[in-house]
Amino acid sequence: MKISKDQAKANRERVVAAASELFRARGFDDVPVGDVMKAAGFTHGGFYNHFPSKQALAAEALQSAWTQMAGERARADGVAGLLPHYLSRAARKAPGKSCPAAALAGDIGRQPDDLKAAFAGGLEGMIASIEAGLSGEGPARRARAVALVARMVGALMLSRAVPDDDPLAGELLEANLSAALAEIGEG
Amino acid sequence: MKISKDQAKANRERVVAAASELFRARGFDDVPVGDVMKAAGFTHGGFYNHFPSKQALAAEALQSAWTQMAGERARADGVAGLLPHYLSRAARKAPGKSCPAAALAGDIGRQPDDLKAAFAGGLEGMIASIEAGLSGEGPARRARAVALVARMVGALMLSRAVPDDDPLAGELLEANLSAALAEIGEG
DNA sequence: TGTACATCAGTGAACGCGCGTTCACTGATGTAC
DNA sequence: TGTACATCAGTGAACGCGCGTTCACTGATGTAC
Repeated sequence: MKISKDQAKANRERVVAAASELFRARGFDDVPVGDVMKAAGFTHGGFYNHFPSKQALAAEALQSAWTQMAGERARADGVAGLLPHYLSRAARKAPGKSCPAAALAGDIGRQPDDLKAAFAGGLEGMIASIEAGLSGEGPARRARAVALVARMVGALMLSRAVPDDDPLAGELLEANLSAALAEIGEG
Repeated sequence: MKISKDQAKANRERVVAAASELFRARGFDDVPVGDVMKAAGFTHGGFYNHFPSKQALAAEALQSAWTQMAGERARADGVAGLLPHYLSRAARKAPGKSCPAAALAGDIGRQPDDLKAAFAGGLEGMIASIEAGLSGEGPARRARAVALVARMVGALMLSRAVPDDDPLAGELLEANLSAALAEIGEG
């Protein structure tokens, strides 16, 4: 059955949203196209009516994840309000709903340049919005924002790479949260 | 042809060494067993004479990478000597020969607990050896080491996830190197 | 406004390829006597 | 020390499965008149 244009567009967005979450949770390679389509409520054959390839979906899903994160940052109460949420056990457990950098930076390092560029765009947005929440100005403030983002992403990724019951998992979140708050002058 | 026991052991080590480098460079999933065996100079059929599964090789290769890194840390001139090497453009370009955390943390977050535990063991070693190079003592020093490692790993991973020609790639290394040196009191 | 036809999103089956794993075989090593 | 046999690392081919992608088909939507 054919579907109305509006419906088709909405369906396409459902696929991108599902991919955005599944790719963050399990990585590009470990999520078959069929799983994405099933999560969106479709059979996998129709995928290529919307996207030329899985790679193209990956790029859109990444963009979508970054856009979603930008919205969450905008709603947060400044950097000091964002940090405890970013470096929380809840975020650690929900990679599919959290920062695309912490979920996908490792994979993206091995992907083609167009995907890296999409990633860099989102990361730049994250750096800029964090810089805007810092005191001071000029290149020094920018450098502090860049350094802060690396700490946040590294801490969350490492915490996820350690077993749940290892004290190091919590330590990584807590020590970095304290250090980050101190860096922004809220420690 | 059968091979002498010593030779077989040496061959096995060649396979682990090849895997250690290839897995860091390209990730577990993107390196077929056949590629590892070829890099070690063998045909892929013999793999299962040495290892029960690819997963088992991954665990050994990870251990091997951590051991290699521990040696490099021991030879470095303290934390202040290690940092410029760790956060260098050379390290960024050679993931196969660099820190397993920066290369594999993302993948390991999605692997079974035994691999996470092997990862955590190596990471703990890295944290401990860095802590030993810091001034001060007690839980505060430990927390500084944990926070420093997250910054190092995050910076290297993010730099690799950004296109080579993006200024952000260098910025991530430089801003984090400066921040890290400042943190250890050498800035 | 109504009718005839073309479009195209979605379905479900199929294709082809790559990969992890298995297997029969080889022949030098290591062992039993 | 020498001889007969068992072992087992390495080879190369094959198996089976999953995944990305393609395809024939359906039938409601959208368009031409």
